[in-house]
Amino acid sequence: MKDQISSLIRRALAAVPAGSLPAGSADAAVELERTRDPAHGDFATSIALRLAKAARRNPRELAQAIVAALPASDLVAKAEVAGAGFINFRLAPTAYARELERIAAEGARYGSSNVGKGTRVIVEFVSSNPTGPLHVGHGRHGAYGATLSNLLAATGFAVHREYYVNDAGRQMDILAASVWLRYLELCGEQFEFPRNGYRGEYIVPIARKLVDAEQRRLQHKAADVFRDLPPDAPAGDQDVYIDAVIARARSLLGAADFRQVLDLGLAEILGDMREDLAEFGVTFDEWFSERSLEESGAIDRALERLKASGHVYRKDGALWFKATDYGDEKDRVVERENGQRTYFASDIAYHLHKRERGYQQLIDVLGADHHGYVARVRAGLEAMGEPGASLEVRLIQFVTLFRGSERVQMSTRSGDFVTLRTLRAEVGNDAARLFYVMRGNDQHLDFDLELAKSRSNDNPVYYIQYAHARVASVMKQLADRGLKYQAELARANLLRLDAEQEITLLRTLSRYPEVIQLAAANRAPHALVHYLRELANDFHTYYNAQQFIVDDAGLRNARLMLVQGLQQVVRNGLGLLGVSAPESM
RNA sequence: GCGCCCGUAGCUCAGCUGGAUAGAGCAUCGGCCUUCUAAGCCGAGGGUCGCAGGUUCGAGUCCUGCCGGGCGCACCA
Repeated sequence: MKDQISSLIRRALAAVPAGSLPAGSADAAVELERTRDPAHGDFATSIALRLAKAARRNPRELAQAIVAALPASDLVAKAEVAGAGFINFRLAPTAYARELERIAAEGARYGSSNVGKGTRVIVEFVSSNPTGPLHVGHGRHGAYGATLSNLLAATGFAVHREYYVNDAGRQMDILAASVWLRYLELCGEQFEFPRNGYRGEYIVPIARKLVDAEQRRLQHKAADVFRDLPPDAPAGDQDVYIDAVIARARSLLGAADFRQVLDLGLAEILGDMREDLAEFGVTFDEWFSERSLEESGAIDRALERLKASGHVYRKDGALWFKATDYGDEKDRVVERENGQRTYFASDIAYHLHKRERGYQQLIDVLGADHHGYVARVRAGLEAMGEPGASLEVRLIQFVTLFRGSERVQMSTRSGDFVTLRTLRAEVGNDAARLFYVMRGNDQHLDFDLELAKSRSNDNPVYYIQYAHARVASVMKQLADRGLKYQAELARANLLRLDAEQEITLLRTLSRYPEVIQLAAANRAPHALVHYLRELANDFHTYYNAQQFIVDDAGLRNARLMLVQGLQQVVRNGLGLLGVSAPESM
């Protein structure tokens, strides 16, 4: 609808007498906006104001010339100059009728578009270390990433959803050691558990599986395990200590068995996260292994490309990437003195690999505490000859849980943090999905558990879902009265939908495709939530003001077509958000 | 100290990439169920858009400087 008006303006610009407009202005993007005030019609453009200066003409006069050159269209009832030089468009009733028919015809596809033109985009999100269960912060990442991906797919992008699994490095070794130590405890060994190990309860069931699979085969005496180790904190350094524990575990178990323990822990935790996210409606096309980067030689390739670019040097025995050449604040080590690659090395190799897989656009959804990464990863991409602009990072601010006005304490230190699972169990998937994306991603989120659970009008989840269920109820009521919805009769009577509430609802409904495009382009799922709330409000107002099932068959069917159109749009919108659309509540 | 994000109604937040008189929800106050679900609707009050400059036809939105809050500045992941 908006596109059609825009093209009318473009044609008018082209038709305005030559010489009176600056060259190329007909090609300029026409900024067409929905009006805030209904008195200004449905759409408005400030194009005349923008072009006035270059054209050296009075804005109102220029606007008048553009209006005069507008081609005829049955969509527009009136186009007039207003204010300083705005052009306001009032839609013809048939424009809305046509949109309603479109909703009925397109159904679940209504709102989709092809503005992405099949551009290949990879969205990486959550990517939490596989060392423990997901907590409430990851939930926000999951909901945001999934919804953003849905929006991009709905607007014609070829989306690949990916989870980057950090299955290499020291944290994995700590996990393996932690599982093994819990296993030893189950075998009856007694000792002080390392401060820096993974102390969470979730390790114990994994250790139990190890017992089931191996019985006592991997058991060693606690005295042998801890003999001659440096002191743990607080007397010593907990990092030095845990590294010593890992080294001891490796030497006692041997490389193969240590790896087996590690892989068991990894598989269990990954399986748990995958299940947790799937239940939450968050799925991935690929779980990409960091380990595979090393194994496939991708890191070597990345380092070679860096070296070839000449932005690499050696200092203090380590290999440095000269990130400052690309605007980063300091240079970064890619290969340590001891020959090991840094996390940064695999990170840029990973992003290069994404480009090698053919993705034009790389979207990373990261925690706000990762903002330091952005400059250096982009620098790495550029040094390797890839466009820095292909990387786009969306930072997600933190979540604070509240129970009413009471703040819920979360701590990852002792492992007693609030998991995504417990949150979902308490408030339900629908409320969680919607609450997580209700705010802009760069806004701190106060998540009120009480509000999310409440079955009241304060709760936007129920408010929106209720609109959907209410329509289902109306249709059921219709059947109970022995009546049927007649589409032909409805279409013939659409122009009778001229009550104030009907016009408002039609107007809001017709905005849906624009909302989807805007939300996708701005990476702003919350715009969809706000829209659906407004749409539900328009419907509830209509419901209270008018009777749908009236004796006049023509009017009745037209109204039923309208409310079913609303139901369809609510269902489509909730679908993108990963929230269910119940038939009854 | 440097960098990124945030500051809009009592509270939680929108504000369509610079447009017309700054909007919602909650809370407060006042109304609406013999009628398709009251998990709903209608109405009222509530603002120095953190502060100070600047850019221009026009600034909550862009620039600069302050103030306040959050986060980050490893040969950790």
